[in-house]
Amino acid sequence: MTNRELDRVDQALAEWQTECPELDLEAAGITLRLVLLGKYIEQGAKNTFAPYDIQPWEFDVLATLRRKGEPYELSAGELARSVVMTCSGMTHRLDRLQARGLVERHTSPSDRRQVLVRLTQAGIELVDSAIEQRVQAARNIVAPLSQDDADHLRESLRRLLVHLGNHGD
Amino acid sequence: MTNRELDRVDQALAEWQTECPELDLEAAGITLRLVLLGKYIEQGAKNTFAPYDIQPWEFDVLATLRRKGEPYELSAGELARSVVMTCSGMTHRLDRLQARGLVERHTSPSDRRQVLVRLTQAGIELVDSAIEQRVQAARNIVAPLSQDDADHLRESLRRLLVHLGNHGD
DNA sequence: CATTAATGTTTCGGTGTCGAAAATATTGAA
DNA sequence: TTCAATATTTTCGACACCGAAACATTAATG
Repeated sequence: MTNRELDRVDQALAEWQTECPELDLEAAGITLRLVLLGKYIEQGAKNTFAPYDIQPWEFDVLATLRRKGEPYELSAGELARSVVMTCSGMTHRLDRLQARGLVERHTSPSDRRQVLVRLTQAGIELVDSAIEQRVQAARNIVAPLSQDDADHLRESLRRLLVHLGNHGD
Repeated sequence: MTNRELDRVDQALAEWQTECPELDLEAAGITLRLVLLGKYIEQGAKNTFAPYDIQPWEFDVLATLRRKGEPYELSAGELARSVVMTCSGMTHRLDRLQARGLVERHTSPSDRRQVLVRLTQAGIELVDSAIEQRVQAARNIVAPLSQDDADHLRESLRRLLVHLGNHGD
């Protein structure tokens, strides 16, 4: 076996193990790392986007609209669900994006409760200029894994996500 | 091969692919899932701890002290680094934990700049009563994976964390 | 049709975090 | 010894998010 290097989670779990030897921490070793990696990746995104003068949360919204294709439009609620947050939170995000001229708000003609959010030209250009850095940052993070390990990892994560999406959400 | 079920990341990436066919999204498929899983797991923790009347952030601090063993004590700065946050954020957490009688603050006799944080009896009892649920929740999340897949996943996550810990952070 | 229920968005109050500056204590160097 | 540099925590002023209530619109029911 490869001589594995220990990370901070190994250290934490080893301490737990000496305090509470009866605990089974195998699964916890996975969930703790998932949470930690999520945090690090988001933190890294902040640095990645800094040169483009946008926050990760701004990119998330713009990118969600961008990938839908013409006319780059979605309702506020769909947008909120897409990025996994509440509608009220999305209202504030849209306020700020609108103030920066990156999106426009229109009330839907077919259902006047909905507000449709559309990317402006400036929004399209911003997200298109940042997306390449985004995927490059992802490649750097995954770099230490072999192609096989990366594929295996992706499949396991997908399975966890599917399971969580069905039994919890 | 197993007939894999698609998750929301697959859907998002498929949309990107049709809009920007030249993008290589293999790595992004991993980082996006890591961030998403991190969020879901933290959200789940909120529900897990609700019956014990504590927040995930409260548990994190108490558990960090608890696993150190007697005398369940650490400086505020060490505590902040352990849970990956700023000192100022930790100050506020400690204020609230102290108000609930779960920790005590003492200034260190050897270096009066440091404040040592110690678990109270109530704090010990609270964390000990919640930890079992915590690890059980982790087992539920990891349940859809075989033992082999879980081991493989854990090792890949460890490797990413080690790499990130050295080259970033 | 009215009236009630359901849906979509915003407002409001509260919580949790960060970053920079302040306050205090320690260490090092002249 | 004294003064400057460093280290630790706290204070202060943002910012971002959530949850519940309010508001506006649409759908369903009798």
